[in-house]
Amino acid sequence: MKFPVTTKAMSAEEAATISIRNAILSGSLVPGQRLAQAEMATQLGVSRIPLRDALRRLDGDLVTIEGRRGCWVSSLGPSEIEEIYEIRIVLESRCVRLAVAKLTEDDAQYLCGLAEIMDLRHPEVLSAYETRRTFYAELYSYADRPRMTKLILQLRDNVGRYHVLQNVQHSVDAHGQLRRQIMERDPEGAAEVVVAHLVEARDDLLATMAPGELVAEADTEQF
Amino acid sequence: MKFPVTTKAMSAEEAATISIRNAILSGSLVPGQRLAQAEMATQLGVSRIPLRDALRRLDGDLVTIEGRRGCWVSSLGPSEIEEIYEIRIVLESRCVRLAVAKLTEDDAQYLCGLAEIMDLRHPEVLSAYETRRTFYAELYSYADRPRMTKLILQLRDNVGRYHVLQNVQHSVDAHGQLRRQIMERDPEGAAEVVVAHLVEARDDLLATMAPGELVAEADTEQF
DNA sequence: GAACATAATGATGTATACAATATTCAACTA
DNA sequence: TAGTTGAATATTGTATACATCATTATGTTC
Repeated sequence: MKFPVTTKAMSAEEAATISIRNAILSGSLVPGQRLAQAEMATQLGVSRIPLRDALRRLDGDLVTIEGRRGCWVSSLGPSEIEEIYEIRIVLESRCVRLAVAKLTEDDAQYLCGLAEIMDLRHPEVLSAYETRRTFYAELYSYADRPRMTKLILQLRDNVGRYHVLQNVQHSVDAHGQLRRQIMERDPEGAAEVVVAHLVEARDDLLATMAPGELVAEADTEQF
Repeated sequence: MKFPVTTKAMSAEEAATISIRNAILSGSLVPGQRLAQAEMATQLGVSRIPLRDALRRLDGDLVTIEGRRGCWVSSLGPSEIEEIYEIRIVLESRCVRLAVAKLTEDDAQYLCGLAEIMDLRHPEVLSAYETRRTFYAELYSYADRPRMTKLILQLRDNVGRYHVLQNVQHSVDAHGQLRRQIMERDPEGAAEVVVAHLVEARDDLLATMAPGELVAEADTEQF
């Protein structure tokens, strides 16, 4: 267990980045919403310079910057969501296979215990999304592929926004199946479960978002 | 045909980004080299603000920013290079398969003609690296996977730096094989050729960089 | 002589002020 | 009335100046 003695001394840019990221991931800032620099800077209590740095840092995944035209929360169309899931399926199946193949029996027990504890004891503290994110990050760490894992988590966050927005509640038992495969330390079986899980989540999301593009607009306090 | 009447009016940040990116990709700025803001700003003729924006934009792939400690050209160790190639193999094999499967006979002829023209007529204007980059970008565009293609090209640039640094000249005929598979419009064959090409390039690079980590240092004009 | 503490120096982070451009609205014309 | 043109407004881009932190050098003490 770590005991950070000194306070982190977080920079203004870092604080702004975290705030904006959380606001986007939690749905407070919705896809397509304009991000005016002056307004956000005053709301976050920082100057425009660190705010711009934060936006630049988030550019590409969660935020879209377009020249002098301004800055918006990135919005994903169905084809982009499909593509992101396609990449996730390819990378995550590989990552799961590598990770499970390297698990010792103790590792497997630790992971399953972690999953149970998080699922049962902290449904209110951490959201279900965050809980699963932490679990997968822990599982993938055994694959010894830091870059791939980082990429996967980025893509996961990027589509996760839409799940949060639409309250897509699906296949809670997929994690039960995954836990079983982890306990049996079966790489191929675990990969199949994850792929099936991703396919289902993708189809669920695409079906839900089919009617409207749901690029809403909100101009109230969102931090 | 397009007629761009107005000049592009490139912003200072954009110009700085392009300059720094080119300097890194061409090897003028070597991995591990410190990037001091004041010095680079004066050399590029811009203020520190747009320069910082440019560095933030390049952060993650070509540049590493670490809090108040400074900023360097990202340096890749053998394990990271291995991982990048692993991701490339997974993604590019899929992209090639999708692209070749969608090619018409005219498309195939166009692509092969493009490859020949670039290889033969512009060996001096465009570097071999840029030539191949353009060709693969064109080929992958048929896969209709813009996000995957962008990711692939980013990863390609990231390891490409090291090839440029070490003048790794390998398997020029791999493109001949690929052209043949394209003409035959055989998705699986094309994917196999690309994977073999990537494996060879990876092993070549890892073998060459095994002795020293080659994180050099240069402090002369590099733009 | 070595190790630690402290001060000096340099670089990065941030705020304010100004310049340039995109957007919006109003007025004018067809 | 619809379209276009122009100015007014608002937002983004950039430069300068200052604050804060990291690094380095120097001096002191054991």
